[in-house]
Amino acid sequence: MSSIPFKTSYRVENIVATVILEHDLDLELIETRIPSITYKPDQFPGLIFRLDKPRATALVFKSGKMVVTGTKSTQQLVEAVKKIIKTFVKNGVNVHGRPRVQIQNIVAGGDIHAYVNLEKAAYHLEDSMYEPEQFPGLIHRMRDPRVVLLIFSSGKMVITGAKEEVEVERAVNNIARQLYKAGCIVGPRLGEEE
Amino acid sequence: KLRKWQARTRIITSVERNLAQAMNELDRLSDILNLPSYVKEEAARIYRNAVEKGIVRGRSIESIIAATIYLACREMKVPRSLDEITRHTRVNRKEIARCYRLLLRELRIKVATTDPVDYVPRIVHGLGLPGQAVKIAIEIINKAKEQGVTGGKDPAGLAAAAVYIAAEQLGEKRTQKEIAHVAGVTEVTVRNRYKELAKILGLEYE
DNA sequence: AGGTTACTTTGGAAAGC
DNA sequence: GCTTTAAAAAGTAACCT
Repeated sequence: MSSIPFKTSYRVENIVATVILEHDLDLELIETRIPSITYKPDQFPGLIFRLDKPRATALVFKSGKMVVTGTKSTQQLVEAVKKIIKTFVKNGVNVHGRPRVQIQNIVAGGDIHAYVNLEKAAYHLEDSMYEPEQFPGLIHRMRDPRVVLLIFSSGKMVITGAKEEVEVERAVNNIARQLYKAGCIVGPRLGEEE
Repeated sequence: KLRKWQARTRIITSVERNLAQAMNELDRLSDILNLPSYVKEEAARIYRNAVEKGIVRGRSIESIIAATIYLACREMKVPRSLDEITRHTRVNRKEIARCYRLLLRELRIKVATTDPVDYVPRIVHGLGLPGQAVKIAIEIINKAKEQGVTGGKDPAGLAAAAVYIAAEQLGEKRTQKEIAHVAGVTEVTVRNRYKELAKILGLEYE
């Protein structure tokens, strides 16, 4: 195995998922029954429902479809969906059938714990662009897994576009290996081991 | 057959009309920005390329031409910031930057990162500083590069701070506000870059 | 000078303009 | 294409004391 002389890590920060119910919803009714809701049809067709315990926000549409954002794990996501539906039912908004939940995008923070020479990386990595005038990070579109990484000189990064957590892990290890092979690793950070 | 011929004629004239309009805009911006003819020609070449690849669809000619000019300047290393170009357009910087990135992606063009050094002569002359300041500022920037403290930072801010130090060393101090103005960044950015540069140069400041 | 807040970039879905 | 949501990274900017 090709060992990389530094460790890598990542943490999921946000999951975007769609939830499909088996029937339509009356948004006006939900708005009148549940106080903490935002609903401005002129501005956006969905109503905005925020949850506290699993911190999450749902965009609810009259078609019975919703978008749930803000959770950091599948566990939290499932918990949030259950609570949203429970809240609807408690307030007299009937919901039937089993909801179909699908993760659409995972955003994660990553770290290779070593400084990166972005200028050199931009030259060696295909499908990447580094424009410090516009943004401090290097933008790289990885083909496998198909995700986008924002890489910073500190070695920290943002991975987005993944649909499964394993893709995030693979992406971080892939980029670490590529940067190392291309000689873009400047040195360890935080006086850590190697 | 006649109908097909007419359709083709319509398409050709529409493309030609688009090109003529685009070239007019290119002429206008090139004059205002005092661009060398070779930059203008490169911008025109990129634009025709973009039209052929269908990248222009759905976007304003003004945005694409501005992005094309910025790209040509980057390729030819003629220092013209996005803000400078945006200033003479009616569209906002965000849209032009978006078109610029689109051109880089779709035409698969690689452009070298802007070197802070390229901004130095303009800042020095804009402040009426002696030519000697250029050489000193460039040396400072190169040291910063060696120390690896330039990653992710705006080249204009780095150049501004280097010129600030160069002026100081030549006994021709300029305020950070003056330098920030000619460099197109804020005083806060000049100050932040200055602190970092002073540190790696072993200079004292307070 | 400093501190806060806010905006830049990336990805994805929803319904409608 | 736009609108709305959430979240991270690091830099720059705007506004206030």
